[in-house]
Amino acid sequence: MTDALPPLAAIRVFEAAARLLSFTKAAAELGMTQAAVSYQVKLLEERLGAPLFLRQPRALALTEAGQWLAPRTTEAFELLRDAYSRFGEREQATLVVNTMHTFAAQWLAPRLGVYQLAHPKTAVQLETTTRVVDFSREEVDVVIRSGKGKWPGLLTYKLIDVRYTLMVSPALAEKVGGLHRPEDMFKVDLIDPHDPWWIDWFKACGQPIDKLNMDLGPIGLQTITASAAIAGRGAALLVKEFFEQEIRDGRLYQPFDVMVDTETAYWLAFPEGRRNVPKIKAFRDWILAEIGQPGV
Amino acid sequence: MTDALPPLAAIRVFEAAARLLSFTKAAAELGMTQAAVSYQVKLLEERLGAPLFLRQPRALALTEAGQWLAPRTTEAFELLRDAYSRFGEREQATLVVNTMHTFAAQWLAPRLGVYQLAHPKTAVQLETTTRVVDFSREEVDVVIRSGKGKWPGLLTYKLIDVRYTLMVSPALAEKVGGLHRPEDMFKVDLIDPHDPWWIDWFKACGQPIDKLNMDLGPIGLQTITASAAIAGRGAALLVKEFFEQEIRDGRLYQPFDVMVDTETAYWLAFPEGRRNVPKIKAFRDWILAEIGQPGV
DNA sequence: GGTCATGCATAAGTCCTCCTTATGCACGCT
DNA sequence: AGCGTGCATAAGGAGGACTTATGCATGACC
Repeated sequence: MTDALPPLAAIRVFEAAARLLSFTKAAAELGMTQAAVSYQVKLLEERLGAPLFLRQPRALALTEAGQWLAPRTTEAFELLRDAYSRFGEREQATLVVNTMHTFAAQWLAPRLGVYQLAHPKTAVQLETTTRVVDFSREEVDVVIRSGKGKWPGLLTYKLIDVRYTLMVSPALAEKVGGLHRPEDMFKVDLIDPHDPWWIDWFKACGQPIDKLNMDLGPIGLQTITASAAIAGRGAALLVKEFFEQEIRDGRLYQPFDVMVDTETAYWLAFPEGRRNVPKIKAFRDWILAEIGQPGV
Repeated sequence: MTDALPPLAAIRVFEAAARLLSFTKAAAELGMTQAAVSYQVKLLEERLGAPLFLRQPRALALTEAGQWLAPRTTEAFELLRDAYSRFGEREQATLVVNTMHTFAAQWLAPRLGVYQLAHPKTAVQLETTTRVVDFSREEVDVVIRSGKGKWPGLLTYKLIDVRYTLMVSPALAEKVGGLHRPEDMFKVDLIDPHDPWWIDWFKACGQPIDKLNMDLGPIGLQTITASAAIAGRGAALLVKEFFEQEIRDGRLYQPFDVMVDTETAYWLAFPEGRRNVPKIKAFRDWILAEIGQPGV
C-alpha cells in the first residue's frame, strides 16, 4: 500500500469529531446526521486498523492513537480553512475590467470614484485593449466590448447602443457662419475621413458618398478624434454618451439631429461560470444601475 | 456564505495539478482520468469565483490567485500525508495482546523472543486479565481467551484445546511409594481441591465424587497451583501444553493417562473490522504456525 | 427499581457526487 | 498537411456518502 491518504471525507469527519469530542456535535457542524459521522469514523478506523475513539457512557474519548493523530489533522484543516477563507477575501480585493480605451477613459474612469465609495473592498483595475480576451488564458474578470453581444460561453449585459452623431466645436461652427443643415458640411473638414462611419452618416443625411479616402492613417480612437474636434480642426463622428461632459462644458456640440444606429452596442461580458462571483455580480448591478437599466 | 471549504475532492485534485502543472500527470498520480481532473478543477474555479490555471499551448500555468493558493494547499496536504503515513508506521510499532495470566506466562512470554526476531518493528505488549474485553472501550488489539469461540463481532482462531490432566512432582510420587493408578490418589493432597475440574477428573477415572469443599479460597491460577505441585504439596490439574518445559525439566510429571476434555479451547480473537490490519494478520499467522496449525 | 433522555451503532436504502468514456479542439512539431 | 499531445466537455453510470429508522447502553430523575 502506498502512502495514499484515507478518504478525505472520513478525515474531515474525524477532525470535527475529535475536536468536539462528540459525534452529535460534529454532525451539527458538518451539516450531516450523527449516523453519517459514526459511519465515517468507523470507515476510517477500519482503514487505519486502529480505533481512534473510546466510546464511553455519555462521553467520547480519543485513544492514544487518536490523540496523536487528531491535532495533526486539525492543524492541516486549519491551514486549509484559513487559506480558502482568506482566498475569498483576497479575490474580492481586485476586479480586472478590460475594455477599449474610449469606454475606459470617457465613461468608466470618471465614475470609478463612485464605485469605489460604494464598494470599498474592491479596487477596479482597468485594462484598455480592444483585442479578443480569452478568459482561460488571461486573468481578466470582465470585459466591455461593442458588438452584437452574442458570444458563446459568456453572459452579456447590454450597456449602451452604439449610435454615433456628428459633433464639432461651437467656436468652429460660428467661425464658418454656422452649420444649419448637413449640406453645410462642405464648410468644415472631416476628422478621420476614412472612417467607414462617414459613409453611413452621409447616407443617413440623404447625401450618399461612394467612397472614402482609405489611404489615410489608421482609424483613430474616439478620444483622439474628439480632441481634434474640440481644437476646432473639423467635425467628428462620436458616440454621444461618451462626451456628455464635453457637451455640458460647451466644448462640443451636435449641430444636426442625425443619429446613425450601428445595430451594435457596448456589452458587459464574463464567463457563465462566474455568474455567482460576488464582486462580478456587484459590478454588474452597479453598472446597470448607473446606465439606468433595471438589474437582473 | 460561511467559511465552509470547497469540496475536498476538488481541493485534492487542485493540489496535485498545481504541484505538477499538468492535468495529465495529476490524473496519473491520483489514479483517475484527465477528464476527471479537468472537471474537478473547473468545479473549484467556479466555486471560488476565480481561475486558478491559465491554459496555454503545451503548458499549464498558475494564475496569480492560483500561485497564492497552491503552496498553502500543498502545505496542508503534506501535513496530512505525513501524519497518516507516520500513523501507519506508529501503529505497527506496538501490538497489545490481552490474555489470561497462565497463557501469557507459560505459553506466550517464552516465545515472544522468537516473535520479536521475526517482527522487529512490532513490540508485543502483554496485558494479563481474564475479564471480558470491550474493544470499543479499550485499546486492545487482540485477546486470547478460553471458551467456545463463538463471539459475535469477533473473528476467532482456535489455538489449544482446554484438556487438563493430573500432574505432580516426581519426588512427591516417589516419597509416597508411587502413584500407579488413580486409586492411589488418597496418598497425596489435592491442590485447589474446590476447583470443579476435580469432579470431572474423578468421574473420568471411574471414581465419581459428589461434591467438593467449596468453602476454600478462590480458584487459583494454574501457575500458582503448578508452583505448589512442583514444591511437593500435592497433585494439581493442569493444561499440559502450558507446562512442557517443567515436564522436560523433570519438575512435573503426569502419572496417569487420564485427560479431561472441557470441550472448550483457547482462541485468538479480534474484531472483524481489523482483519486486514497488518500487525494483527502477522501475529495471527505467527501464532498459528507456532502451534502447528495451517494459517488461513 | 422503573422510566426517560441522550448519544453512539447499525442496516437498509437512496441519491448525487465523482468519476469514465468518447470525442472535440487547439497547438507544436515534423 | 498530418500527427501527437494536452485540456475541455457532454452524457451516462456507479458507488460513496449520506439519510431514515431503529436498537442498545447508560445516567439522571422520580
